[in-house]
Amino acid sequence: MRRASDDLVAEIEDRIASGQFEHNKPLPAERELMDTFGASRTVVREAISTLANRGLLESKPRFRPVVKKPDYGTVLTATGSIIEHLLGEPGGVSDLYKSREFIERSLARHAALHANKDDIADLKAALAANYEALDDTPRFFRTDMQFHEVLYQIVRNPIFPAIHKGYLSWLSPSWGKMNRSEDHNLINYHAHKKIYDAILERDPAQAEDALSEHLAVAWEVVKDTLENN
Amino acid sequence: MRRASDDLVAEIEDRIASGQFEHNKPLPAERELMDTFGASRTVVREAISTLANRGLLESKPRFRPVVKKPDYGTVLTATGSIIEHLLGEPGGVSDLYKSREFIERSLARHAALHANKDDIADLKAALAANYEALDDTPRFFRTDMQFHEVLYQIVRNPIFPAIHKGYLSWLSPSWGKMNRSEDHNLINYHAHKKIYDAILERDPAQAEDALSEHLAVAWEVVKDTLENN
DNA sequence: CCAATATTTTTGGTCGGACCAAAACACTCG
DNA sequence: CGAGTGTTTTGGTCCGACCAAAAATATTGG
Repeated sequence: MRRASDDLVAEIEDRIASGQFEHNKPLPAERELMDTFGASRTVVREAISTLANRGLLESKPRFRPVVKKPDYGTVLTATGSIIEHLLGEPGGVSDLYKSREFIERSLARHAALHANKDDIADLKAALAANYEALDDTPRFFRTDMQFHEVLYQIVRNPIFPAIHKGYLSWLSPSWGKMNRSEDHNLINYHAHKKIYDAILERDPAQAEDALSEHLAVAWEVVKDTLENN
Repeated sequence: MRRASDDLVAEIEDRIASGQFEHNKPLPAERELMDTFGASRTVVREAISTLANRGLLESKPRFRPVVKKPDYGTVLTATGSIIEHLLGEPGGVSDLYKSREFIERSLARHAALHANKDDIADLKAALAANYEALDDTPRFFRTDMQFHEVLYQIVRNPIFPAIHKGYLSWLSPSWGKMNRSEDHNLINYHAHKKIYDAILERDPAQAEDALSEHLAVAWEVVKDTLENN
């Protein structure tokens, strides 16, 4: 059997895809939609709710829902709530962190083998930003993330930066609780430098090892924090 | 501002987490929920819809929604519809396929370095199943997938098998359209054997290369199929 | 006494109308 | 032209109703 709202969902999806409902512009009013689609307000609202949950609409209460053409970033916001559940389960954070370690290790290897001049320049700039922020922990945190992000960009596949954003939003709550200091910043800076050097020298094994150790050290800190909470 | 249904969503989530609403059992009737939570049916239904979209409830029309404790598999089903949109865009299938190639290459490397006796036995069994199915293309397709799945299991992180399931459900529609033959089966079987041999010999570079070539060859076929449709 | 079937009750899906408060809009007036 | 004010539109919520399908119950036949 089929729900009436499913049909509406499909039709609205089409209009979004075809551009009749423009990206970043508000959807027509509910009462207007029920008119143009010949549906009751119940089904219109249900359809809107579904599309919002799928990430095709961004709906703040009392405001017109805004049309969003999906990208890989949308995928993450849509899954966010589920992932948060999983992180609450025993081993949840560990599994996610380990998967990140696995991915980034491969990214480092890939970078050492395939990074071009621009990529190296980006890495260098990110590293310099790290150095600049050594004595400003919150700012260092941001530049830290940016260094890693460059690694995700080097593969030139929009999926990977999205994955990075996911790791950030899901794992940083755990990091937030852990104590950060200028000492840690320095350790991380040196770790980044080691990774950068290895990529510069086109040494994939070294790049992988350096990154692996970098994240392993960080994990110990995160783990301790988790256990004491 | 806050929606009334958001509160209900949170309360129902709690009851699912606490086990008051048991896993795989149907939710109480809507009219009962509005009673126990003191909410209107509108709000109750909206909450149910939201939870269903998040994957915490599995709702077939006209049936009581069934409670589902989320796992990494539910993440994928929740994102399915968005991904399908993205696959429709130019380069969508390619990006996803390339990401798979990237991941599996790393998995092969990892397997060569860390597979234990059981893992190797699993690979061997999967390979044997390939061989058995050489003259039965649909069956070969299934055993093909299973061989790859073993690679995703070797990392012992529940996230990876879930990723594999995702690739299967999103990419196999593309494969479905491509012509498969016993010749292809044989090529794939030999590719698998090469990967297996490399893992057996603990040669990560060889394993990575073998897998890379395997998927690259397959990609050519998929790409041609896409372009002619 | 049990299984297959007919019947009643419950329940999800949909509709229409209503009300409120907040947002969007129109319109002053300085 | 911009700030302040009044009006209309619109999203959120509630209510009551109806239908058809599912679930529960009663009934019947062996």
